[in-house]
Amino acid sequence: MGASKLDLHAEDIKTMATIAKVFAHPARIAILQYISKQESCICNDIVDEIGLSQPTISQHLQVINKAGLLKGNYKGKSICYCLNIERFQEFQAQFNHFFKTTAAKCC
Amino acid sequence: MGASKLDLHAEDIKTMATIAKVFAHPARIAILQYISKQESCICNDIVDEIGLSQPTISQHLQVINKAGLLKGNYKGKSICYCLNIERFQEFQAQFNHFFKTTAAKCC
DNA sequence: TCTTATAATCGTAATATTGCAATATAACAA
DNA sequence: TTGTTATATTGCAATATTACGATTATAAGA
Repeated sequence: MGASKLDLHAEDIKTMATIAKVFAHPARIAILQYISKQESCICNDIVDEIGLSQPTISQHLQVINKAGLLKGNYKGKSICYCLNIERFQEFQAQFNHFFKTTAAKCC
Repeated sequence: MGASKLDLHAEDIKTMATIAKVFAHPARIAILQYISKQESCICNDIVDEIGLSQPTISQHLQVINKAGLLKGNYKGKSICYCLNIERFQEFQAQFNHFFKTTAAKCC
């Protein structure tokens, strides 16, 4: 199949998996890092930086955007993508909570 | 295609994505949480708990295991899977480093 | 308005992931 | 050894993801 039986899992478990998925591709990690360190970062810059085609980068940006991690304003002809730092920190908190609560007691 | 051009990305970026992939499925999150809270946790228990078939659970366990997150000893007929807490904490550290260094400066 | 630059969308191909039935393997018990 | 129980492996089908060329919006400036 390939489809996951999401209904079997609790809401917070699904949330964690969804968040992790955003970071589960090197291109998206690279994009996030690049965006975060640039003052102004239009898509074309990212294309040059990452080395994937413009449509592919655009697709990855959509995934990141759907997760709520992007803010974008037009600056001249191009878009300046920004990291939504509040959302990003929310994700960090979720991860930390997961790591913290998943402690080892077995064996 | 579907294959990622991994060679384009730096080693640490690939590492982050690989780690994230382990957590990018609700079944694997659920398995990790279940294992961590059980004293003794054989595969069959996990099957009952998660609600997926035994082969599917076994497959997910393999993914988790390949990431180095499992320790397992045979106890009678069945295996007692344990969370490799050192490795788990390594992953947490990697995540924290990623979140910390990816700060917002743009816009 | 027309042109140019930039990014999004569409269509499609290749590969990866997910899931399970069937089967194999391993460990114990009788 | 034989039977039982528990886990791994295999094979295959369904779906998701990744990637890119071609095309289409969209915005800014001449």
